[in-house]
Amino acid sequence: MADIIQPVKGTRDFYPEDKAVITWLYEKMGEVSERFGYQEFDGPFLEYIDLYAAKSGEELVKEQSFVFEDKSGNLLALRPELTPTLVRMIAQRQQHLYYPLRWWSFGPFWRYESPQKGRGREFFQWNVDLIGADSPEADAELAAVMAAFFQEIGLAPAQTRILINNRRLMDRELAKLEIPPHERNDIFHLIDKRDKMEFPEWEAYAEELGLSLSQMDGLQALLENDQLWEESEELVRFFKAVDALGASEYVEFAPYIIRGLDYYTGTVFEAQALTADVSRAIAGGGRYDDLLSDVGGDPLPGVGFAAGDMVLIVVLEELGLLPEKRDQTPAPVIVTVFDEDTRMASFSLAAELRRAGLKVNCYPEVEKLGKQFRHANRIGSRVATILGPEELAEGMVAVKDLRERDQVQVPRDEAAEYIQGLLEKDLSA
RNA sequence: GCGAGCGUAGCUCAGUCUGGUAGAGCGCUGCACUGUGGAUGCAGUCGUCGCGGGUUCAAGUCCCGUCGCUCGCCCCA
Repeated sequence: MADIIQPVKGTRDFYPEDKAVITWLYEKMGEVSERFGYQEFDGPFLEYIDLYAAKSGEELVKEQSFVFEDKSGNLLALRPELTPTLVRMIAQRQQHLYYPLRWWSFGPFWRYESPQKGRGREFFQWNVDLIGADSPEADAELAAVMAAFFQEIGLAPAQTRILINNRRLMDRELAKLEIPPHERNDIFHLIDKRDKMEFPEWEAYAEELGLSLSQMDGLQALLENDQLWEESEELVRFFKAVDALGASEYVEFAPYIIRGLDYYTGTVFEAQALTADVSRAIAGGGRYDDLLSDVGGDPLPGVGFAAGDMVLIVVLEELGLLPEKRDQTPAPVIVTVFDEDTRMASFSLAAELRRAGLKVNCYPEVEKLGKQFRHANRIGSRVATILGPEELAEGMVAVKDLRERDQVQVPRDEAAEYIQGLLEKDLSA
């Protein structure tokens, strides 16, 4: 036991009940994506490191990605995010795709970080992107997809909020405060930090960045002004569209939302859990109009978001919204084996039942019936069959309803139908 | 990279302060019950106390180191 090799730090083992949660999320994400007309796609899990270095800066990539050398000496990275791959794939077929393009994806990503609550080194991420449309209404659709997903998994508007801001609006407002263009990124960073620092500390940081007192006052007024969106024609149109799309309950303007990424050019959004004890966002995204041209494609606007599975699971867990240990029963029917002489007859019966479309678990060993029933009960089987010498001689099968504890003898060729009937009774109940 | 907490049976943990025979519950196996499971009773199984060193007549317990996990900070595409 002590000699078992440890799992890799920051990875998770997905036992069946854990895998069921991921599968459930995947299904919900797919359902919602496709409801809005998005197509599923995926890219490779391995990419040349240059794909990320171009955009994110090599140091960041080397520090926070899993990077290794292949046998030819190429530096490869386990993908830390999807957007560069998406952009590459679109650039490769730019002239052959129809726009606006709606794609979604769900898959594993890796980042070399220190594991903690809601964060690991290997995680799943849902990505939804709309390429080739640059209107605020397109942004609103992404917010609506997010809202539809929250609704789908049972997260109420009182429990989660999609916070919206616009980089162009903030840029103009910073200009009004006479903050020169080259300092605005620093100020964005400062804004991003507001919730994460104590106020005096934050103030000191602002001073360090060279903000004057009046600029500080102006900035604070800005961050508290929840009507500021009215100054932005883009956001006015955005909220109008969100309203029409029926998502306004979840969506709210928040001038302090900036998002760390430099490549966002317009609308940014971030979904936060209002009730749960996690500091991280559930989902984040925004508009990136320059990305295609940045990697050498023709200019093409885009907007998208990503949501990781780990924070989401923490939030849903705390709210009791994860599905009940869903259908852990591997098969509702178990075919017991009576003894060595009848074993093959039981195997044949199992095969007959499977041909009839039933999910059938056949006990592999000759064991006492009591033991087989106990096993059937533990794994949650609904129906057991017994095929002993008596049944065989009469061409019958004993079918036992494990929940009701009833047992009847039915002709062997009617067994499948009879069992089917028992299971269907459950479904209709 | 920094800080804190925790490592004891398959699992959840008590025992550590104040050194003196390694514990409980759950689980598992068997029996009561050789053609029938969820209950009950009885019996059985269960350990390098994370690892290494030190102090001591004696260490799960105290000291030093180390590894691992968890949580937080930093970072966060």
